[in-house]
Amino acid sequence: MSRAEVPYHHGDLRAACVRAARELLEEDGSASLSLRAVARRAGVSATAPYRHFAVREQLVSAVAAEGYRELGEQLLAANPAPATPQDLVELAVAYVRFALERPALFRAMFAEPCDPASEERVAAVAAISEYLQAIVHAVFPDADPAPLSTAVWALVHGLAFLHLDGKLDASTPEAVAEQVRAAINAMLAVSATKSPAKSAVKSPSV
Amino acid sequence: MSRAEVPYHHGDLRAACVRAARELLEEDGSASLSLRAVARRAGVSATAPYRHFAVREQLVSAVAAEGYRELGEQLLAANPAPATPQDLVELAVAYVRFALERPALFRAMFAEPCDPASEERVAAVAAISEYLQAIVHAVFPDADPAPLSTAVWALVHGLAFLHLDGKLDASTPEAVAEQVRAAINAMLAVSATKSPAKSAVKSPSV
DNA sequence: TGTACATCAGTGAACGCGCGTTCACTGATGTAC
DNA sequence: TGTACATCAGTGAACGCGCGTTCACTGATGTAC
Repeated sequence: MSRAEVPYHHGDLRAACVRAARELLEEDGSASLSLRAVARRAGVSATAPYRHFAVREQLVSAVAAEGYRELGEQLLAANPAPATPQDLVELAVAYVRFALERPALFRAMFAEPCDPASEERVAAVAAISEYLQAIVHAVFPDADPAPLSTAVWALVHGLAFLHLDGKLDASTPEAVAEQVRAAINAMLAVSATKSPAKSAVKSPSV
Repeated sequence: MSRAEVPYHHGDLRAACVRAARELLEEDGSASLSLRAVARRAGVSATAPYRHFAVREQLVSAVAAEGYRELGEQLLAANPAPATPQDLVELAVAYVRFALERPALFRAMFAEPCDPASEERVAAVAAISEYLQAIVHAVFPDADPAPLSTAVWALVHGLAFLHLDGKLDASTPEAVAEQVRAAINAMLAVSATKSPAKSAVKSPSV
């Protein structure tokens, strides 16, 4: 392909579609994937992707799978051998940062309907989920790893989405990181003061 | 309006639109709101809603605001005066149940782009957020309420979304409730065993 | 090495769809006198 | 109480859009002989 003219056969259109989809998601944080836009971006006719994805959701699944893998890499890069609660806090910061830096990808990974039969996606989710469990086990070796890692994932994931969805101040990355640290530390400190008390709670109605 | 013929003037089309929108969301858990579908459902021409909502997002905001209010009511009904960590756990179960019973409404409340200027919506979010803070303060009076209630909200919210998005087993309401209880209890138990240890963590790559 | 042919990965026109939104309109309502 | 008129909340036709998907096709590639 050295002559760089547009060849009739693309070579690896599947990968090119996934790449194009990721680029689109990164450029427009609120975009939702469309096969046509992806084809356009990949420089190919609107129907060409159908050779590689029978249905829109398969593309979404492939993109999501790549997102999970990348999230795993980012966590690994942030700390390859987390051992203390503070290491965990910093991994949480990395997780939330990932979400806020690639909001549309993150939403595609979690909120988009995707092909439940996509082995690639299922495997990627399983991998990230096992990785989180291993981390939690390394940091809290005496706890039951399954429910605790569910809780840790939920906590971090919730922080990510509440920031993403504008329920918490996400004006600067530093503000976000500080809030994540403060929240998790507050959670970790809680059992120490586990003394319930009775006091009135005001009704939520406006 | 006793003659029950379709009158030219609807009476309260605004409220009817919001109601129609909620019904649509409840019937199709994966639906995203469209003004046209709402108008159809309300038995009114496609453009009638424009008398009451200048733009699609205003409808979404109105629906979201109602959702927040209703979520608050559900929590209040589940336990009007939570005082112990176990009360908190049951409120978490109620929160997650709310999300799973009305997935589309819950997504509209959090994930949909909505009118940031909607006073109604902003007020409803503030109310629920203050209510959560009051609960957390009642249960953990010695903790700093702001970061802790952020953490609690995130934990519960994360559990809701991970179930909603198929990352945790949501096959039955009981399974969900059990997982929520187990996760939160594991989190609450953690500080007791806060002894970090070093051990290898396997890489997440598949 | 050369040719015939099957296979594969593209193209481009076309389909039907639902959407948000605009526009000029019309029917109902309420108010001033 | 009756009439004139402004205001308001609807209608319905129309716009342009992007979408997913189908179809019959064509150009390039690889393989068998």
